Amino acid sequence: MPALGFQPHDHSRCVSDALAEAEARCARDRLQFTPVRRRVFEILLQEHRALGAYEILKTLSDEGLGSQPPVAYRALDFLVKAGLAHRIERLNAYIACSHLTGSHAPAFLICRNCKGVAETDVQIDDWANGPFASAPGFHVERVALEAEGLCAACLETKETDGPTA
Amino acid sequence: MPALGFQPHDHSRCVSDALAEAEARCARDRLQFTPVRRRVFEILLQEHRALGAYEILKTLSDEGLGSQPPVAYRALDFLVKAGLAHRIERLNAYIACSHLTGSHAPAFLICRNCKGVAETDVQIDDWANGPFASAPGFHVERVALEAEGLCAACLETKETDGPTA
DNA sequence: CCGGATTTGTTATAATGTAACCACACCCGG
DNA sequence: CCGGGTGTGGTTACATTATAACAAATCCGG
Repeated sequence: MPALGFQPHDHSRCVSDALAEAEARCARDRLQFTPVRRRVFEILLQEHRALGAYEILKTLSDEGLGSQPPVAYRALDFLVKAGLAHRIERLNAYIACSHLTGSHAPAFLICRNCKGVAETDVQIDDWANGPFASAPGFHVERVALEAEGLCAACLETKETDGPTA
Repeated sequence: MPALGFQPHDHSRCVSDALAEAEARCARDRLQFTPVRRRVFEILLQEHRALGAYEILKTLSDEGLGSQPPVAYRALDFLVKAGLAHRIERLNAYIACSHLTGSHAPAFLICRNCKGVAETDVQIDDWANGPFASAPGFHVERVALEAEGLCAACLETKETDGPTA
């Protein structure tokens, strides 16, 4: 499975950078970056793709860090709330945030063939004043923007296949 | 549960209109608008809110139209593919399309308090040139845009509560 | 009315997610 | 030191959502 951001990059570097940033951010915000939470974040970073809670749980279990679903879900909830990871609604899966610096408005590109996920931040003004302008009175707190399609690599190898086949 | 589009409207009218439009569309596209599919669509229209597959299945079961999950899921898949309904990823639920005329680019406003869902079409014709311009080569086929927050009514009655509690 | 394609019925099970309760560690004020 | 409050983790048990697989019925063009 290719995954990644559909682009080559220095992987070992982005893992260590993200860990350092997470440490710093949790220290600043008085959040406890406990072993379980740290390990879950590491797993997400290392795999660099969307992982189901039970996939993560399997790894935790193999390492003796917890064997029951709540352990994984609690750690994931923490990471999501802390802005360190995102939940991909379309896949019921989780992925490490790919740009910890700055604020949030994540958008995801999901390849339906290789299941790879790329995160690309959008400018909040783009949609806050656009799509939802016609809903006066509604107070938007969070937005999920997820596009499904084919990544460049899969387009080449499967371009004869239909979209929703 | 208020639900609806957070706005008053002529409900009996929108149900019958949508049914007629669905009939016409299926006839045109040579799709079989079978009793189960029609009934599921009716249920979605009548409730006018996001319904889980098992909620729908319960109604079908009460009416002797099928009692096992695949019956509901298949009908829902049909409706979604036909553009008659949408799946709300965030809620694992389904809702009738609220504007059958014209093409698609649905966006949803989900009230986290009353669970109401409003659909509001987005005008973006070419997603690749909008939020996803930074992902060259990716071929977008479908986009889910879901905003979570508080509707106007719930804002008034719960304005002291925090966002993610 | 034949024959392929589609739709439906059914069984069984997989995958995802939560409620509730207890134990532990830590901090902090008394 | 002690005792309560808070946050975290471990565990049991269960709820919810979804699909695979296969057989039977139905539809529809030719």
